Amino acid sequence: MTAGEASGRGPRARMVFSAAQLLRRGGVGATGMRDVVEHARAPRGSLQHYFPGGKEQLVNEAVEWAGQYAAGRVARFVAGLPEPTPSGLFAAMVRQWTDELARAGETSGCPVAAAVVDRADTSESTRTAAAAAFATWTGPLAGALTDMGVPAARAEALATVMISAVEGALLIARAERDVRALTTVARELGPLLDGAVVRH
Amino acid sequence: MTAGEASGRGPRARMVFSAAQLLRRGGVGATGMRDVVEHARAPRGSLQHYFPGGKEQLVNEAVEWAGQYAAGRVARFVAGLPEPTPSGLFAAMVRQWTDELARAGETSGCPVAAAVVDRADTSESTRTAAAAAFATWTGPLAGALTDMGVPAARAEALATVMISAVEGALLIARAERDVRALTTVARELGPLLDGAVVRH
DNA sequence: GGCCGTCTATGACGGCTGTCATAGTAGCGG
DNA sequence: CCGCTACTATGACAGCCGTCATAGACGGCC
Repeated sequence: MTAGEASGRGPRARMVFSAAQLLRRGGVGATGMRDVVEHARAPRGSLQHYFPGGKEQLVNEAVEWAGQYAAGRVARFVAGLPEPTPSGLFAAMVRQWTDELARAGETSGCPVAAAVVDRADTSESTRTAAAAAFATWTGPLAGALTDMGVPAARAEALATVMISAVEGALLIARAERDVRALTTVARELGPLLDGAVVRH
Repeated sequence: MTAGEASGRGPRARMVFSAAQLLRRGGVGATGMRDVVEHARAPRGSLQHYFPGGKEQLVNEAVEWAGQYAAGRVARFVAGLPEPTPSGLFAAMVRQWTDELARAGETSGCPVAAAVVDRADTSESTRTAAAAAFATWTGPLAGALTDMGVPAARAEALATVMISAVEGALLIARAERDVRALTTVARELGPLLDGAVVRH
């Protein structure tokens, strides 16, 4: 989700990407349409052309993009694991945030969380988009767990636990400007996750 | 955190309470000063009198209030438990949210989370206030765990896990407008929490 | 009565917001 | 050259925001 992913794509995709990026910082309220255009280095006139639904549509697509991004990372994390264990996968998910937090001043959060906090009660479509984003994230995550030997019945529940813990710990970590909460949940939840694996 | 807690106190306290209430709905951006005044049924002129620091001060105090409120609930939850176990305490914390979600349309979130999402990168004082709120919540929670037999070394870590899980699951629950994520983390984390108790 | 500190009332100001109306350009098939 | 579509440019608009300036009310205390 760092810079560099924006180049090469068209203006439309860049705007969605930039919107997601800015949502992570100050939420929906602090993310102006003009800011998105400038961040994406896109023409302002393209806004009403590509997003006739206005800010709501842009936010929704940014949330959708974030969900797909998170889902895609799951497979990459599994591939990068020396041996595929649930605790290892969870640690990798957490490490993505601790690494970003370790880089100077970077304390951005999750765009989906921002959308929920700012718009869940206001925009039904945004609320739905956020729910869909969580679902597209949970799917591959639960799939990875079952591949590691977690019974299908528990895999989805544990995937929800993993996402909840990461999102919540990220909130605390941003407030404290410290990775403590993130590393804590990774350490404490590891045994629980690995304990769900059934040997065969 | 429901209605009724506002009456009897002075206008100043009512405004802080109302600010926290409104923060839960739409975050900082959607919470206007005029909205707070109206919700608190307080005179508008009192704003610049009681909160010369402006909106930032009001938000910070609302966050601080929320932290103290959450801390106070911990003791009440423990007192209401038939037998004091970590899983029982966690279930009680979760139930507060599921109950509220079950009531029609109520999908408000946590004011501290809202402050973090919207202001963590903007206002240093608000970020600090949020970190303090989490700390005043974690303290009594860890204390309750040690009283139940959890070693002091792990109690604080598990308290962080509990808060992270609740905050994250609440995010998902608001998006889905369903208690699923909340009940899931309560069920899955119960054994882990109780397993930390050492018999004597 | 005169003074003062505490609190309230109200209108105004500049700035920013999302959105829209309108016009313009580029490229391409005919 | 025309016409059409896709895209861009730009200025304006109404509305809301947080903040401030100014003035008034109320009550106690010398």
